[in-house]
Amino acid sequence: MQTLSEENYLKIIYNLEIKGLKKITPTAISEALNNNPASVVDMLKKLDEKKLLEYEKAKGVKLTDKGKNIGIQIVRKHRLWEAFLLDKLGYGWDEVHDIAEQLEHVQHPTLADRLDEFLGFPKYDPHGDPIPKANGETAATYKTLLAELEAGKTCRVVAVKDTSPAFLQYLKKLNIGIGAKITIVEKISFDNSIVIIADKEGQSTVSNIFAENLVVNETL
Amino acid sequence: MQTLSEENYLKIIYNLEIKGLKKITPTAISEALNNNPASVVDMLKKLDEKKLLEYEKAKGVKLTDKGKNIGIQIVRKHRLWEAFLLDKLGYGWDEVHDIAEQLEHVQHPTLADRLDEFLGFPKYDPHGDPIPKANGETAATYKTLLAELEAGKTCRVVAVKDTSPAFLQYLKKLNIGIGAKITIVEKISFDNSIVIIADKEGQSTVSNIFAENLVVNETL
DNA sequence: AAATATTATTAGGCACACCTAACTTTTATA
DNA sequence: TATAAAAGTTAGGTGTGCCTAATAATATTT
Repeated sequence: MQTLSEENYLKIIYNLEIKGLKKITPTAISEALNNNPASVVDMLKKLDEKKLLEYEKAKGVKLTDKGKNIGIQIVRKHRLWEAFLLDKLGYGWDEVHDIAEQLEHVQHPTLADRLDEFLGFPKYDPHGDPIPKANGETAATYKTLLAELEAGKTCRVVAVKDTSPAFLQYLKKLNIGIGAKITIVEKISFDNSIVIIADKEGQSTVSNIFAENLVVNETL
Repeated sequence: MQTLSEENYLKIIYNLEIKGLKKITPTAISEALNNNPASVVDMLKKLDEKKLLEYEKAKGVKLTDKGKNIGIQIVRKHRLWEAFLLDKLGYGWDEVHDIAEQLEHVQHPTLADRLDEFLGFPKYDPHGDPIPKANGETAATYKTLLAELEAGKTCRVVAVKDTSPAFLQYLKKLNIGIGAKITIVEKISFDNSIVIIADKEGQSTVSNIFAENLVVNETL
């Protein structure tokens, strides 16, 4: 059994591994957890002893199978609860994260599975991230970013990379959500801004930073 | 803001007050929380300083309005989550308590109200206890116990006093749940055992301890 | 390569919530 | 009422997870 804190570390480290970070360092973890690198080192020692991860200065941090499984299950629970909050309780996609952050730690052998069933076995959470299956299988994350498409292309929003309220609220303001259709009108070479047309909204100009955080599927 | 532990103290003390304990002592609290009286005294001092309760050796513990409100809100969340687990996720009434014990501490300004709405504003939880309204109003708890009825009377189960899995599983075995109809066939004067007929089950004999923990409404 | 940043780690502390053991007060009983 | 039992309290200590400050090790520049 893990403490709440341990669970958070395993989840964050799992997320960093998924993100493709070649080397996971105490500093990277402390930034994700918003705490002090010294605290991270303390915890890494403890988790290493518990055989949930391996930590060597050279290679950085690597989850063991056991640690990774726990991380996946937390992510699974997080995303299922997010889906619940959006589908059943009517929360906006910018509101669900913080609540799910708490709900993900509720412990019970069958709770996640029952919730999964109740929700109709959703494949993706409200941010478009894949919900791991009970056995730990996780669908591949979509990879194309709005910033990578050329002018003239059309796509559908499938996920967001940044899930901060600031970004999500901005998206809400622009009437852009999962499934929204976006056409790229023009790319401004000066600063890589992009002029887009979103289905519900008219024409907008968004920054490169914005476009780097919107995950899309090109519509052929 | 309160810590998880503080919330648990306020909830337990509120429950003891509702139960009608004239004097709430550290020992009573420690028994309910399954911890050490010395720990309770530590916490009582802290909660007193925070103006969430008043503690004087003579009078025992008394929640302030602020403390009581927090207690009620935790109880509200607990019972709403129990209703959710039973109605929506299909858990048995002996299973919901432990999960709700965790869910009740999830913090969000509108979560309880949204859950309440989603569940159709239930008045009672799966154990028959009243769910406090958002404003703190709480319906009176049913008071008649099976043990108090005379032979020949018929009643309906409205709640359980003891919510331990042991008791709830026993009830399940006897096919007795909220709403079950029970007729008292005979009262054994030797040890106050009661011979009953429950609607789904045939005749059973139950102990006085059992009968003291089943809350009923007499059917006239 | 030397100097300078950056990053990692250790040491020492703190708050929280618990514990045991000793002591004091209250309550019950002989 | 004196004595024994129970309950309440204090003192001192523990583990968890965090912190700051100091030091050590790595990277990055110049």
